[in-house]
Amino acid sequence: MPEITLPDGSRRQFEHPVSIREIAEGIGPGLAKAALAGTVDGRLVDTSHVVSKDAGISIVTPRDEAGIEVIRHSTAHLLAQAVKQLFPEAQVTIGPVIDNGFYYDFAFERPFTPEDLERIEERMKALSGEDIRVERTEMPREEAVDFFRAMGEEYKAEIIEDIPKGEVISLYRQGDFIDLCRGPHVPSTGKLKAFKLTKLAGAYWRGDSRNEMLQRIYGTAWADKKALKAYLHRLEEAEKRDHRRLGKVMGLFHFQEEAPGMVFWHGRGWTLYRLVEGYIREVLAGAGYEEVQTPQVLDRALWEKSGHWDKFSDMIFTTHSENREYAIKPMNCPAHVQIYNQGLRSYRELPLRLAEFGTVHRNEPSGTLHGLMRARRFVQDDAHIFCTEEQLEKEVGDLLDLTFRVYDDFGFGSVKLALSTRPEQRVGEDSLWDKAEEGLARTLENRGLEYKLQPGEGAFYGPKIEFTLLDSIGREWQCGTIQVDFSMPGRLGAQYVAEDGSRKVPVMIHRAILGSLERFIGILIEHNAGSLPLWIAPTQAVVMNITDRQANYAEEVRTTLVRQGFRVVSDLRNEKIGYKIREQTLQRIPYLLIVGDREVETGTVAVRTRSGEDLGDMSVEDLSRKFTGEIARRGHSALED
RNA sequence: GCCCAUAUAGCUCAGUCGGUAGAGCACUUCCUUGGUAAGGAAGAGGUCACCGGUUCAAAUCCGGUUAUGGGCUCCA
Repeated sequence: MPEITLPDGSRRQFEHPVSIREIAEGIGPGLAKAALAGTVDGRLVDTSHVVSKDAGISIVTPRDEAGIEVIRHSTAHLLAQAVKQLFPEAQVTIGPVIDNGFYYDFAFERPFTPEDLERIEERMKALSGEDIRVERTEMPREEAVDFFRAMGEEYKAEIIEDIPKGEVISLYRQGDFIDLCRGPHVPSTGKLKAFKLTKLAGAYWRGDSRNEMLQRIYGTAWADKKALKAYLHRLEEAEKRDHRRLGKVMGLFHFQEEAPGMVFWHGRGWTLYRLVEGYIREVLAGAGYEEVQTPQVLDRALWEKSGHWDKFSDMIFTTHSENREYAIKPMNCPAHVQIYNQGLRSYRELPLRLAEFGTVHRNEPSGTLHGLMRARRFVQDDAHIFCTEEQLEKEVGDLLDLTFRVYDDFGFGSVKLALSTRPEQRVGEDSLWDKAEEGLARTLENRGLEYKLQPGEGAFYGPKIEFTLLDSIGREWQCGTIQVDFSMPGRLGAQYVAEDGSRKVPVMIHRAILGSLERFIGILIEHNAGSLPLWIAPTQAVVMNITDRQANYAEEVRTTLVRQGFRVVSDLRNEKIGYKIREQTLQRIPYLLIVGDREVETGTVAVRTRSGEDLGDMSVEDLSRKFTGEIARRGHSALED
């Protein structure tokens, strides 16, 4: 008999055949009202689904994650119904569930306007108010193709044609609207109460840039209005920590029309940059790297040899002189191989680890630029490790440890791993790819690290391990990468003399920990909402006087702290202390040191944090000790702030 | 690169029906010396992104360019 386990642990059995709705009704009117769908032996089904054999049943309500997904999917259908009513000529295509909501792509002769969006949303609300029943029907595939084609829905017909022959297709009807869908859906449109259309966008049919552009309408949908409101509030909060806004407010950097995608670092921003760079330099010194620096402009022939020209010529900036064509380097690896190639290398020199803060230029498509996150000029914390095949696994293992340590210091405790394997367009023999992919997988597995496999996502010269950071509001940022390359050293003539006197080609590991310094700094700003931990805060403290009488003392305090190596400024302006506190707090200066007559007398400073906490009076020595301790804890201090 | 939107003072933004511009903050000067998130007054500041067109007249309407924003595609 179908059996359901209730929240209190008790079990109820039902005579079959019985529908999910009847089961819910049998338990109570509250559950019957809340029921959105059900599961039968774990499979999600409509409330109208009839159970006709023994099975484990559950009722899905808005409290379940699966219930919210059903709501989102059904809201996408509601959107399509509203659009078809208002714009009958629009053709429907697909409307899936995404994080926090859904979208639906339409083919329509003219672009939707924000006013259309308002009308559509109004119509959706009206349709929800009508509480229209949502019914599932089935149709043989061939019949369904004709059915949609007869309605003028060419895109739908095309989708169905791609479904294997002979399969039965499920359709969902709500009033005058019918759509192809696997389901399940809510039993009636009245269940959809908390949604909002959020934005309009273009999207290629089937995600292929060679296809026509469809119009995508995005929306968000939740179990109730409260959850919707909370989500909209989260969006606002995310906007407040946007690094482009904070970069302006905090005076860190700017962009301008003459140099699209290339940052102008201001004093404070460049201080932050140098602090991040200095930290990495310190880490490299302890890990056996040599730091190098290579030319910005290199002959095109080198990039042809490396294989980059073939694959990325439209993304490479070029320049020329005396009939020679040069590339502004888009990568550092070929240049590092040139350093390796100077002189005859011995196996005794391996592994050779060459690191560079490598400035690269890539002519990214204009539509992809995004502040510091996607720039045309950026600096990679790049390194290439030349080693023997035997050394490969140990090197990769050491890199995994090193990378995790760096992220931890920057306050990123949660990191995801992915292994990306051979893409379609690639260089090198498959046997080499086998070896490289297996080596990376084995190293990850030996350390008990979990990772996601991303087939076909590797670089054109080798597979890669990718590190994705989770920030403080749960967003993911792909940063570090470890790539194994059996191809390029050979292409560029790298060799070493092995123990037996033979010449061998070294393996090259490409790796970056932060990825792009610009981007990483953007992530740091957003992760911390501008309140950077003390060790990388461009200005760590500001001394401010209450009246002119304490100006000299304030300067003394500042000078003492600066001499001890802290980044401290003073604010001696003739303004009220409340005004100065407000301004410096908005600048996210970690510590505000206030001096009035009282502090001059006792030789102390009144300490206030940017979060508004009053730490009371402290001597400069005590303060200095406190700073030193906090700086030593690095990223961990961010969590206590 | 593709779709849509946007571009007005240093910043955030108003600007109606086409009649050559306005607020708040910031800035400068003066007053004020005030103890934990905005003291007061005055002043200065704009080729309305750029190029072209329509018009007696364009910030405003039209076309193009550039940049930016939101997506899509891409990301060595």
